[in-house]
Amino acid sequence: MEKTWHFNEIDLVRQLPEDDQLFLEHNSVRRSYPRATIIHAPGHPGTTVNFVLGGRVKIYNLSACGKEIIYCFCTPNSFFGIAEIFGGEEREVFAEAVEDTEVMTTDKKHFEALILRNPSLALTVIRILGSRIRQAHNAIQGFVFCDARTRLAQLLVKLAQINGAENADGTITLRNRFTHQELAHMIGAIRQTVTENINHLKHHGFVRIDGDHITLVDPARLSELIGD
Amino acid sequence: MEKTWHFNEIDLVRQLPEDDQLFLEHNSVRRSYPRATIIHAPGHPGTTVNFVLGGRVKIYNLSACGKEIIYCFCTPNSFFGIAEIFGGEEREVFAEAVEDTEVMTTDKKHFEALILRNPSLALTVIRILGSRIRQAHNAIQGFVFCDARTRLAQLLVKLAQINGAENADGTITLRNRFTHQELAHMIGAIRQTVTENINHLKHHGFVRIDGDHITLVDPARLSELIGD
DNA sequence: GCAGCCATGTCGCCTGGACGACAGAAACAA
DNA sequence: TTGTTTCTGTCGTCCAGGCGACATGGCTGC
Repeated sequence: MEKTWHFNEIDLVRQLPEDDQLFLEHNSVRRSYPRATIIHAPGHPGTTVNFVLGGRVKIYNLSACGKEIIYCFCTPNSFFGIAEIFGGEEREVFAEAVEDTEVMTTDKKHFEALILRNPSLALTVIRILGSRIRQAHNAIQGFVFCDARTRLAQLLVKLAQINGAENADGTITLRNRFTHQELAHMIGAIRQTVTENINHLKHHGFVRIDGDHITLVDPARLSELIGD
Repeated sequence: MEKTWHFNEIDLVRQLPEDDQLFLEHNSVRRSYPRATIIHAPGHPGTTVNFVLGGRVKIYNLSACGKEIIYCFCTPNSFFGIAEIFGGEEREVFAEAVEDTEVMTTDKKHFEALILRNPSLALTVIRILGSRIRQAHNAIQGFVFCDARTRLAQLLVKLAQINGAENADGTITLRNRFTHQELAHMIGAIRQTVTENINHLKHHGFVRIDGDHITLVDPARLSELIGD
């Protein structure tokens, strides 16, 4: 399965030579968004790249009849808006701060200038985008090949890889809290279906609820379950 | 909706300065694949970028139980394998020549060298990948928001944009032939569902079958139907 | 010609999961 | 304390669409 989910996107900044880091810093703006702020919405001009410094940003879309699909949560050290940066004139998704969030925003033209003067940065951007394409293809596969329970299990494994804290006994606890509703929106299902299937996974010893965080009791067995 | 589906990827080659084009040519191999050849399969090392010169390549995946999902057909002047090129060690999809096909294959290291000496090429690659991410997100949206009929209509409109021939009367005929089975695999449905819904669209004057090619009778009304 | 193969057209059955409803529990504010 | 909101758990109902089955019609090769 996807091997590059762990890819820490801050490397993209850290790998830069010092003068380029300065250039980036001088040409970027730090912005704070309180909880529940819409940072951008579909139709907005897509002229910036954004790097999350703190907080959490939900990348999602809404259908005409109010259904929601969550593509991802961007946690500190990850980018958003990078897919629209060259070629996409308009945002096609919502980006919303779900906690008080701090973002570093760089204008397209400065980002472009940086790539032109430092082509190895381009390789990193290409790597990030390639990884996201593979993630998206994985999601599509999930819809076609798997039922809701399997998609949920896949999601939990993925969240554990991205943002899980491994405990001493080998279990993995998700660092962020997710409501059933959010999980449902991430796998294209409804809340009740997630409730039911989380409970199924609980009863069968795959997961455990610690306070309000999910713990994967046996990540290896869960990975097997989803055919990984 | 997606505005860059028409983006002709040959520009990526043509925009290069002459010496870079020569460099590319010297470091690439032309290969011919007869109909039904698997060019690469999941698990193969992903060390090349491929450019279709002639024929048609199906990019797809198979589930453990034999289900198929078709991501796209690559026609002349488009790339495949470009998402795995940096960061993805292994192919994650099948690429199969569905007609006798000619491909120009460039090794990762030469492609990388070319990007490093010509960063504006990097911007184009980034643009292609961004466009593919947006396409993939569109597909995901389709699964969550739309029923099979709508997904089919969306697919037809998209195919018309990518590869349709506009007739004098404003109708658009798809240049390639697609079986119901292929269309089904492209929208994550089964053949019978496509048959039924194609007929529905026929009866309501949205499409017409000319010989064995599909014609969109009223592209504008069809686009409206899918909420575009 | 005929046989074999594929694509298409139509059934009927059956199930996964959407949808609505409601109740209990926990968190928080006033 | 009490009201309010948000989350979770559990029902029943219902239908889109998967799946199997089979028939027709066009093509290809023998």
